[in-house]
Amino acid sequence: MATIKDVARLAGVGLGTASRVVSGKGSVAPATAQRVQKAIEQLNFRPSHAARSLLSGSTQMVGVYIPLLKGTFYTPILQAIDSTLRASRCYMVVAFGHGLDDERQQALEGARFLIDRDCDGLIVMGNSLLEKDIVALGRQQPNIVVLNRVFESISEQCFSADHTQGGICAAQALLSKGHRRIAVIGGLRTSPDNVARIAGFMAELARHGIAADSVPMLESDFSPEGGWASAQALLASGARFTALFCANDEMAVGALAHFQQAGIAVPGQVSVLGYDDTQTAEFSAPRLTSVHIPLREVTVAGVHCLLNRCYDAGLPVERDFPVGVTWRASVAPPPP
Amino acid sequence: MATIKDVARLAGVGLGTASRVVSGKGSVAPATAQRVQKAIEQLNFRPSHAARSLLSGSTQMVGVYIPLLKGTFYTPILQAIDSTLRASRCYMVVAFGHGLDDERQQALEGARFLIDRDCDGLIVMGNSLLEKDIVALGRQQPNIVVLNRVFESISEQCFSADHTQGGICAAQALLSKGHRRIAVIGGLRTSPDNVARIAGFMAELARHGIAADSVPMLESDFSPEGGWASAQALLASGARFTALFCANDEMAVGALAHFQQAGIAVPGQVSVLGYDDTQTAEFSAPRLTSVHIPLREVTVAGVHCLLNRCYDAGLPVERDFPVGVTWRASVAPPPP
DNA sequence: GGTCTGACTGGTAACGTTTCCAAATATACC
DNA sequence: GGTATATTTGGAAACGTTACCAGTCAGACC
Repeated sequence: MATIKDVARLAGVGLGTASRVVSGKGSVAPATAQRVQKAIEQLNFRPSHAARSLLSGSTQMVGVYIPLLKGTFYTPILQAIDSTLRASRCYMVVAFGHGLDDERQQALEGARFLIDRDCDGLIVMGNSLLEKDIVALGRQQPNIVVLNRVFESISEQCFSADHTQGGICAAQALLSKGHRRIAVIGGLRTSPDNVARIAGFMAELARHGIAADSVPMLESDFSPEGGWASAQALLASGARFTALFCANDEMAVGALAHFQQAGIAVPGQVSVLGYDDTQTAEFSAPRLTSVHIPLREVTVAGVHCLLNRCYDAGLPVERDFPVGVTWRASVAPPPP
Repeated sequence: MATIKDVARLAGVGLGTASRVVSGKGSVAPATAQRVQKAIEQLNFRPSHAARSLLSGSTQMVGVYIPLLKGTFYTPILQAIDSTLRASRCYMVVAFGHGLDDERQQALEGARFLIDRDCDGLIVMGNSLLEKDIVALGRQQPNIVVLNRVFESISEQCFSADHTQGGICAAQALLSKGHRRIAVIGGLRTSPDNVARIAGFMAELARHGIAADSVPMLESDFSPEGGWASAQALLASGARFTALFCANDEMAVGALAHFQQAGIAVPGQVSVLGYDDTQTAEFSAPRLTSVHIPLREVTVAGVHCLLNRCYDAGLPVERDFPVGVTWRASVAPPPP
């Protein structure tokens, strides 16, 4: 590849002049600039990002750690990060978690990997990292933002919707249709936001006189497979319920598939309520009613916060993320 | 951040010695090495990637252009690229296409963006780029690999399954169950692999005495929404069919959802066959029978090819990608 | 004890940019 | 025409690292 020296030589100008034309800063006589421009095109010159980074101390890149890419939960987040970053002429380097073995180790490795790549900032997601891990990482790279999780000691760097409120919403949605016998498929107990939404849900039921021990509840792993198996187990247990709340859409879809196979009509016999309102919910059969989490807004706020930290970008940072219910076809009043 | 100079000074050694310890090349007396090691930890030193890149002329990073992230088609590809790259200690920078406006422009911008970031190589996907675009990009960055698309003039850099064969497979699957009245929802006509699979499908039907003009066919846009609408239009047109072939799973799931709403039993009244065998197919209701494309293998081969071009990695490059049918619940013999 | 070998060490140059400073040239004004 | 000012220009230094070269030192061998 051609360097700026080649350009300067070909155009018959000094190094400084060529640089000024390339970066567009400083004044150059129009005729000279044109000559340099021509040389640039002729040599197919592109400035070296590495050299610029070295000098400026900034790579204009942000590292993103995503625990996994399966399912439809993280992809819109990734999309939102990318577009927000691009609007500030930054770009994104992604590290994925892969397996299920040692998630925390993977997340640490991923983060370390990104830091070693000179990222100006870091965005991390997932439930496996501990507060002390974030603090330790912060010593190497203070520009860290956490999405969908809140650590008390660095709460201004954490962005998440209020999942307790989400759980309350979910309960209200089912109660408002008249359901009283309600089952739950929860997510992993290691996931704080799952714990919060279940807690909110149960609290709201309790407020309406439904005791926690009268609510059949199974815990699963957020996957459709897990939802399928839990639905099966719930039916096999002989539990009687007119509505099922699943802690995410993927499990809800799995449950839906099992009900279909078992000949149970949704929402005729059982209503099913999902959570997250992902794309998965839109075209399930029947289409899934789900608690909507404004993930895009949460993500944009987080990215803005990071850009402000890294570059004093002065971007607006939203802090309030109202949740709600997206009504589709899977929730109806209970059968008489 | 601390530099290697700080490390050398603190350890009381020369620059060269410190560098030797950091990079692990060359000989250093054990006692000295330990002293340097200690300084490294004390200062939290990490070598600057930019400086290394500048000197070595290689960034160890590969750019990936993905047209969109919606749906479940591209995410496993991304995952496969990432894990394959990481195995060679490389990493991935991603650029996404965003809207639907000018796809080609977006792809060009994305690719340019990646090249400007000093990527050692490029992986591109999608249907919008023209052969001449790739050639033009190749002048700036000769290490390009194209996934899921074949350009004749650079076919050794292109990796794709044989979609004509995929179409043939699809036809055989339906014919083998006894279907003779078959409808089709095709994808975008601008997508060459879609055109190939439809052509293969029709050719195989013709070989079994089913004329193309007796096959009701609609074209859609690969989305569930599109599949839903096409299924509706197909029913409204009064076309009679016992099986429906959809050119991808997303449209098939949309069609499934519409059939469910319209009270048409799948596979009792109509069988539905998908294509791509994505995760979407696994938990639809009913679970979707689909033509399996070995996307992971295709992707790994492409990445290996790129790594070989960039770093003479000497990795194995598969060229043969057999397609097949993954049988689930949505295809059965036609009603009597 | 002198020479030779080998391990170890320190400093310089280079990678490709941009930023600064000083010099050179052009322009304006009296 | 001479001075003051503004515009344009070229080159050196710096960013953080590694590769190379030359030098130091200790031990081994005769």
